[in-house]
Amino acid sequence: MYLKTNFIEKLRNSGLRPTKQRLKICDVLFNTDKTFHFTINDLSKIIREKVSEKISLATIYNTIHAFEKKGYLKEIAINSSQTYFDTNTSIHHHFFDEKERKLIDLENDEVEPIKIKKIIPGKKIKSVEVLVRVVSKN
Amino acid sequence: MYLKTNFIEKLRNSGLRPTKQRLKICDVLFNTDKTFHFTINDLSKIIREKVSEKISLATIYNTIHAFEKKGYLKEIAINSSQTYFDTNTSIHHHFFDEKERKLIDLENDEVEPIKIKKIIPGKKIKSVEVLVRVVSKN
DNA sequence: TAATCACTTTATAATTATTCTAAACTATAG
DNA sequence: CTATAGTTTAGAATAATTATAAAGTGATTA
Ligand SMILES: [Mn+2]
Ligand SMILES: [Mn+2]
Ligand SMILES: [Zn+2]
Ligand SMILES: [Zn+2]
Repeated sequence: MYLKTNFIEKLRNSGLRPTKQRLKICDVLFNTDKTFHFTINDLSKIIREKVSEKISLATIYNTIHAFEKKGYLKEIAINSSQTYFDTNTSIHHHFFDEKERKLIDLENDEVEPIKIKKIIPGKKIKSVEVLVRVVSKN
Repeated sequence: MYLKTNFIEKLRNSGLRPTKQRLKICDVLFNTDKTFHFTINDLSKIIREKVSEKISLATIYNTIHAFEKKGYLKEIAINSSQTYFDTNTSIHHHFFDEKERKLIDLENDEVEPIKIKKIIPGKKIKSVEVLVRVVSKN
């Protein structure tokens, strides 16, 4: 559990002004012990339901991208019509449930180390991500 | 090297009528010894340059989706504004060059077998794909 | 061969996620 | 408090993709 004052400091320390809107979004995203995955659409729905004052869609986009740039959120690579974000910023992998269109974390220690035998001259690896698509049994 | 007649048969055997447009797209996609990755935008550019008669964008989309459904193309999961397709339909992985926005194949035997230690109750694995993001060295 | 019909192509409109714009607002340094 | 840079906002713009519906074509049948 974080406190509002913590978010204010966190934002200030990142060079982001702690506005009403950003604090509210912090509350929705980070004031929980569980990390989670969301789309902008999910988030605006949560905000619409939970928050008294409306936050404009442009602000939601701006804020999420600001938080991503500061490393408080990760963008997850799923080819889908919508971009997914993750409040879990550790190096980890994902299951993607094709039916539910939901991501499920697959922690780094739940996958044997991935050994890549090919190299690309002049390039270095920035990240290695596994995406496991799952469907209902039978 | 395929011949046009091969494509005609291939399409007929798939229940797709061998139209002028589909044969031309087959020629662009499959009449080569190397497989490759493309976006719809790439493909329409190639067609615009190489093909005498214009093929409408709607037909390009229709055809690519028809080919994908028949298993002649794979859709590649990159979070990007555009969908990537692959004429290499084998089980394999990818490098993604962030600067060039280009995919590079990483064949299955170039990655040590991936062992996933977590299971999702009631779900079975459909595919396991590794995406290695690369950037320029130094 | 000719008629028929389901399949296909096409121009164009619609949809939708995301980004842009520019004016109003606000946090904060001085 | 004042000035200023940063932020929010409604609404417009952009762009990939999908839908529509009319015209065209391939294949089947008589
Ligand atoms: Mn982003
Ligand atoms: Mn598709
Ligand atoms: Zn995650
Ligand atoms: Zn490939």
